[in-house]
Amino acid sequence: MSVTYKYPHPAVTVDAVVFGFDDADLKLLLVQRLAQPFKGQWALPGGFVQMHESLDQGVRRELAEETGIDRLYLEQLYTFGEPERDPRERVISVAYYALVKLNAYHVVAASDASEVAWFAVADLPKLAFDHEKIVETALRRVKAKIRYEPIGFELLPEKFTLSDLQRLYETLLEEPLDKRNFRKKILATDLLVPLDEYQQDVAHRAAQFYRFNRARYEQLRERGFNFEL
Amino acid sequence: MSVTYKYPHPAVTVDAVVFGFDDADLKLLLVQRLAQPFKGQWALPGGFVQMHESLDQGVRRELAEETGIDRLYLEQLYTFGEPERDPRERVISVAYYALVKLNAYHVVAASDASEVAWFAVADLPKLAFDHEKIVETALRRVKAKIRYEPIGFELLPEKFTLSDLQRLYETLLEEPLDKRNFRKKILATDLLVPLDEYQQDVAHRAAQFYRFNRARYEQLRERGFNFEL
DNA sequence: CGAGAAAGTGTGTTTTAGACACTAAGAGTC
DNA sequence: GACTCTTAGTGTCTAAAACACACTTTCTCG
Repeated sequence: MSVTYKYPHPAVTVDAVVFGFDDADLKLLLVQRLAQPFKGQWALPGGFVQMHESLDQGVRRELAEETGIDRLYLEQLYTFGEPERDPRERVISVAYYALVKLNAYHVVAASDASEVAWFAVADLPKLAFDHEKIVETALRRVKAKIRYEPIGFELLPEKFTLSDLQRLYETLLEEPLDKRNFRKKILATDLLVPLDEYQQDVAHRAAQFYRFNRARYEQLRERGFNFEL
Repeated sequence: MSVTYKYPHPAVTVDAVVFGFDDADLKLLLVQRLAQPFKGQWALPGGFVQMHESLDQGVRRELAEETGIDRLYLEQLYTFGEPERDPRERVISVAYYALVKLNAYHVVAASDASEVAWFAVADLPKLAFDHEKIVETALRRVKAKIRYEPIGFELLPEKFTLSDLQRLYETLLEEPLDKRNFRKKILATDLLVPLDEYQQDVAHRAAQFYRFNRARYEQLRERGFNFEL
């Protein structure tokens, strides 16, 4: 079964840069390629867009197929279309980035039988195609976005401590933050709900857990509120 | 001459949302469609990406062909890929937005023989395809971006007065700004160079001309400077 | 019960944002 | 050439936000 067109058409893929956060490291989800080209090398999860699905649906499908991840914060990043980025044919890739709660996916199902693994962003293997460039773009975007939108919560579990949150911000912003000022500022946004729960089995004073109040955020945002750290 | 593929491929187009600024109005450049579908309707300039050119090159070529515009600030906006957005076949459109100095292009050459015209953004005609959605997205982007990057200068002529600049900001932000505070803030960035030139033939005190110091901006940006109005 | 380790908490200072109103300059009119 | 019209240009005070900064609390473990 083949298809004929009057003019040449590029192939279109969707690729996903999936970030997770783990104690002190930003992590990236990669899959190992089963086929040529770049067979055996690590690459971003992704694949060809099907004719009946939207781009968003496409990434979601590919992610589920290759990694088992299916509910996440996903946003279009950039479209990469240099003529020579794939040795086989002209391939245009619409890249997305996603933020996931790492601990919710510690075991990654790989129904496509390829290897799937998390890598620290600071220590990535060599990637297939121009995926390094895509990852760089995604990193830049996330680091910029974290400053003015509360996307950091997508990387943390449902319940987290203020120290967890601060650690996340310090990692992404690559600068230390003052504990008192950080807490003052983050609590002033009125986006965190303190829970009646505390850490267990820690060898020091137990920290209180909080959760992100998403409904409140939507509410505030409609009234022109601006999150800024 | 036709082409055959093993699997179906979508067509890929590039479309450009070109903004200009004229005294008090933000304007948008549109072309009139010569062919079906949507024949006779206004649409964004754009067309199919050729196999040997990058996406950036593609938009630039299409823009030059259809409107004669060839040197401008151009940035990728978003990729639109809903399956039904084009009635002919599956078409994925990589949209760009551009900012041009309107007076430099007052006469638009239309080498493709189609009509080309500027429309006030506040008063657009009905557009072909999902181009209204694309324009909305571009508008949102530009309005957001103008706050934290000095892209406004791309819309103004080389030499402009502070009142011109303020009018531009007021139009884009859709709010009046205090003259003294605006001037204080904008001059404090150290990005404007006062010129030894003044308005001519105006029936009131002549305003001084300024120019944007692009080199200075690059310099400051590298040192982590953050433009913000 | 002392040591270690992280949680939690408040104030004073500096910087930045915002409100606000008059004088200066040039052209046009009588 | 005096008056009017129109926009250019300018400074201060107040309020809010950002930032610097250090000690006490709570818990576990040995």
